[in-house]
Amino acid sequence: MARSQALMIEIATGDARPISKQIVDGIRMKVATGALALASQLPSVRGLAQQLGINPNTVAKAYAELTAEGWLESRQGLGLFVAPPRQRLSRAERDKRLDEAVSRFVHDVVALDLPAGEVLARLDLELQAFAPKKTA
Amino acid sequence: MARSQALMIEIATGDARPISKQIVDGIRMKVATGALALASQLPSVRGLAQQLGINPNTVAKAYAELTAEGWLESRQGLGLFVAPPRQRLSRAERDKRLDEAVSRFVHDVVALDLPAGEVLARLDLELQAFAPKKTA
Amino acid sequence: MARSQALMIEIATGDARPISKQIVDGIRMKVATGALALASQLPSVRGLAQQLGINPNTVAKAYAELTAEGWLESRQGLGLFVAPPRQRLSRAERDKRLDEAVSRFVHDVVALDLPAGEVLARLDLELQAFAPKKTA
Amino acid sequence: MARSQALMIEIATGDARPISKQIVDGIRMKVATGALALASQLPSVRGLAQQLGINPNTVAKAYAELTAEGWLESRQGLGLFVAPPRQRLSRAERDKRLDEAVSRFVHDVVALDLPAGEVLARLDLELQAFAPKKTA
DNA sequence: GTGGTCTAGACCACA
DNA sequence: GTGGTCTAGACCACG
Repeated sequence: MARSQALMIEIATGDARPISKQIVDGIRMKVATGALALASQLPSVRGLAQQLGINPNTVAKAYAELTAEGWLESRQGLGLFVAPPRQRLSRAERDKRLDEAVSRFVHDVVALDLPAGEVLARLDLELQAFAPKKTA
Repeated sequence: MARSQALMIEIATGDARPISKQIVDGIRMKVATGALALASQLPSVRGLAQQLGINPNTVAKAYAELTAEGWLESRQGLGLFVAPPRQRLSRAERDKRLDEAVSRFVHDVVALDLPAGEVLARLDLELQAFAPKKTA
Repeated sequence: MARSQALMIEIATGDARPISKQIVDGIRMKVATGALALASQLPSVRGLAQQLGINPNTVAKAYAELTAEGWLESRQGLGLFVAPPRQRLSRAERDKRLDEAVSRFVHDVVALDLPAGEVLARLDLELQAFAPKKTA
Repeated sequence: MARSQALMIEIATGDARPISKQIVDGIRMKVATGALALASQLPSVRGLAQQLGINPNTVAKAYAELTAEGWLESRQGLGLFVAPPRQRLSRAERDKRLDEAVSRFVHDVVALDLPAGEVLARLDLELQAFAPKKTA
């Protein structure tokens, strides 16, 4: 359980997100859904960079962000591991980020002139797909 | 007719969005909700720039984007006006953009570890605020 | 891969079109006809600006327009690339733009008092030059 | 035949063309198709400006352009009249303008990705509508 | 007066 | 290195 073999993360060249964000999102999702078990080890910076064919600096930056957010923790000389779940952000900080995400989403979507019902249904579907951790 | 006096748009320095995008979002929302009536004139590039304390080129860029998106139309030597609504984008393109917005939102929000119900309720509230256009 | 070496685009000082539009038209035509292959990289903003002897902002503006129109897509920190083809505009919007182009062309050309047959033959010739994309 | 009463020209506010070009196009079309007979008098600058609700300078500019192109001629102290048909432009000048119009049209229309046949059919239709003068 | 274009030079995030 | 944004100031066409 401690050694992760490949960490199936994929970099989509057609994706609008910067590569580092794709890594952050991918790993965070795996941790949140339990696909990456608690205390399992992550691939080394150089290893993941080579596997994905990208610059090691980009991987390092992603790891640093995940560590700062509390999803990962480093153990001296051993590497990076999935951190135990805890309240990573204050309520105020989470509200602020939620506000930003909601505001951005609404602004992006209002330009499309789609019925609100359709948008909500679409979102509901996607959000449900990432809840399993709580029930497991 | 329908001279807009001040166009209450505010630039938030703490906002992560670039200034020009804040203007685009603000005006697009006003047009979409009907707060800016069809055929009403917008403040001049130089006027709005002065009012907001920013460079006229920044306002011009925002206006150009809104014109390209079909929300505004320019009349040479006269100014910019709210254009009649039309469905500019194909269904496929709107679906693509909705997918991107949803994906981004989910990725941003899953990091907050909030209950899906709360997130959906929050979004529902915001989206409903932009329905009045249809009935007006 | 598919690094474009020089991108033979030329700026005609005697051309009535603004410089940025000349660039947009030139690149769009190359993409539409397949002269610029899918996923090939474009010259850098600074590089093309130097090559053409113009300001980098002018190139950036042209690139931004092509990106907004869906011909190009940017990958952060890497550069701009030819995007996969898609049908961005609704049928209604394309009809509207065709109407405008036709109307403008007729108004411009009627002033020349040329036989309609000659004009149509000339246009037919030019339009056929842009069919190869489909077969390639 | 000499006194023109109203000169049914309409300024469309939603038209992308500058007002002066709308006037030039409108009058030129009427002369080319014979709707405005040879030697008939045009409304005065002030009269037409008042009728259209626009700036007299705009009308004067349009009249000046039509006179320079040879469609109208002024008779000292009497006013402007439709000039007798003659070769208003050299062959080289006409070829140059035709090239520009064709180039612009092709560039505008290639962005729409419409079948060449449809575009040509559309153009043929519009061009035929303005040939009657020759046959009359 | 209006918007549109271009130049020049600065600063930022990302790789 | 890459593109993206902003400022500053100039010039143009149109009304």
